[in-house]
Amino acid sequence: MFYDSEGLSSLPTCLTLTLSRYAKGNGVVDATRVGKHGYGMFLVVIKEKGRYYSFVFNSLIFTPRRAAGWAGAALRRPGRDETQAEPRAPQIEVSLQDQELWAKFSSRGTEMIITKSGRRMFPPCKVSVTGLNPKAKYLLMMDMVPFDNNKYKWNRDRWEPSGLADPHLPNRFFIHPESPALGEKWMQYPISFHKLKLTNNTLNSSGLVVLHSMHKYLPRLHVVQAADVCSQRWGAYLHFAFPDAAFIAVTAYQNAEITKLKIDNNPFAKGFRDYGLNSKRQRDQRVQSSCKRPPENPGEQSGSVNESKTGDTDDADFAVSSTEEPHTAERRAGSPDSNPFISAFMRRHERGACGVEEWTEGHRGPLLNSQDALDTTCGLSSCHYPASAALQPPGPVPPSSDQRFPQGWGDSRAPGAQPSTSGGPPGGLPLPLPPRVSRVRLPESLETAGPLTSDPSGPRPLADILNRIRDKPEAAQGSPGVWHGPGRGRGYSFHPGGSSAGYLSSLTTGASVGNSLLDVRANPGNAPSLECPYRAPVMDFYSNLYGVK
DNA sequence: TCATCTCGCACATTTGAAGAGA
DNA sequence: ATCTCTTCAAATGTGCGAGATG
Repeated sequence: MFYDSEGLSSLPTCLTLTLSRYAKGNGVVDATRVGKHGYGMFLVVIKEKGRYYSFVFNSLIFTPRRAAGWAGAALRRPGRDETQAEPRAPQIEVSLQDQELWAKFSSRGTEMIITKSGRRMFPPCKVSVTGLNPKAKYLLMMDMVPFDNNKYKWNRDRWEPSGLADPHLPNRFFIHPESPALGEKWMQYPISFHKLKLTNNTLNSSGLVVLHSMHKYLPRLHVVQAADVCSQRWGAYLHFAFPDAAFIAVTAYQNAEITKLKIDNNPFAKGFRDYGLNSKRQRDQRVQSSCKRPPENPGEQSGSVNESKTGDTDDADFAVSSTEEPHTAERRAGSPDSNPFISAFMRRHERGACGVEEWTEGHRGPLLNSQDALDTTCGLSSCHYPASAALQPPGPVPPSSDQRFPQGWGDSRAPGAQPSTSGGPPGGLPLPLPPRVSRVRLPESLETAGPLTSDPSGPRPLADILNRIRDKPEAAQGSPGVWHGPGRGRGYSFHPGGSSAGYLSSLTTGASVGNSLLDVRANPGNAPSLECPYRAPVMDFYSNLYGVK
């Protein structure tokens, strides 16, 4: 069956929109759902220049960035048996968008400015989610977890550990303004957390995420099935960390390459792109430099990188100049091979888009302390590259926890260390952006993630509930639990219920919790799992869908 | 002295209200 | 009366750099 550009109305809006626009200029499109459940995956046939091309993918690739890679990895031709294969059970998968951009930052050691009033992240955390129950409501939240137990300092051209980290501050969750929303809405378009702000002001009460300067952090996404933000009954709870988006919080940029990347890519910083030309500030600099600098031998200043540049004397901003010789920049900032910090980033980057950390179940389940993520994030590491991996059969996760968590900075030069080779989909035919999603005003309770209300009977913001439970995991679990000492030298972790061995094992091996369908990718068969008498609604949905009891 | 932080600046985009026109 | 489009000002986001702080 073939559809014209108007014949795709039964598909999700995002997919329909993109395909329709693409089809206008490229002929007939056949979009057929793959699998008996008609959900999540599609077979698309595109007729272009008289030839047919077929692709199998799931809807989440239809994001501006992914769609740019029509001919690339995001869309791929189905393998021999893909269309006939029994479809895998859907599971909630999250992938970080703008991976190319993140990779650029990550390879240089991402820095994020934190200010008293709060500063947005750039690149913003933007994720695609699939596998949600389309008719269930979810809250999406983000917080930051410490990457390790180190504090860092910028030493000439590289980041170096500088003592032990300060104690991590109580987490503040940034709740996505459109929470709660139906699963189908979250899956429709990439979800941007661009309004998330970072601060170093511990006294702020306006919902900012509080971080320590010169500390390294990892963004973490929380998916909570709940009807509303004040709900005290949750369904499934899942969180994902994004190693590619690890960053060091700073009050001023240290690495000139990062500054240049920010200026080149952030629209708000466009004013600094032609910094050396006509800006008032630059004119002022010209006036000042003409007074200070001797007119002869302009390149004579010792140690100036300007020495290598051509006659233009207005390049005082060489540090961010795109005309700079690449090897010069690399030498200043430290090459990946010579910079342990960069190497560490790169090795994290190899792990893929994100790592599923844990399933829990509503109030009953344990909510990890932030430090737990240090032990669990990389251990599971299901790599959720949306399309290229969507139909791959479940298989064991590459067992390379050593590579993912370097034992120390010195290890980065070990033979096993490799530069990142993963990039986003190759550039291709640009496709139109999806329409802007209407903004939703936050309820009062969400605008301030402050202390709990004095009235215990009144509704409580979910962030407060989470914070309270995080502070008292043992209370949430109903049994004392066990605190483990520094795991591989990276802080403490809480394992509830006393059965710490099984719990830890399930975390680090990627075993599913409560329902084997939910994490079929990681180590099927090998991993111990926990028996959970409670079955979250989202699990029921999939169980019914696939007839699994 | 040094590393780090704060603040104000200029320049950019985003947002939303107001008005004109169909 | 309603809708769409354009214009414009205010709000907001950005990196820079001087000065403050510890």
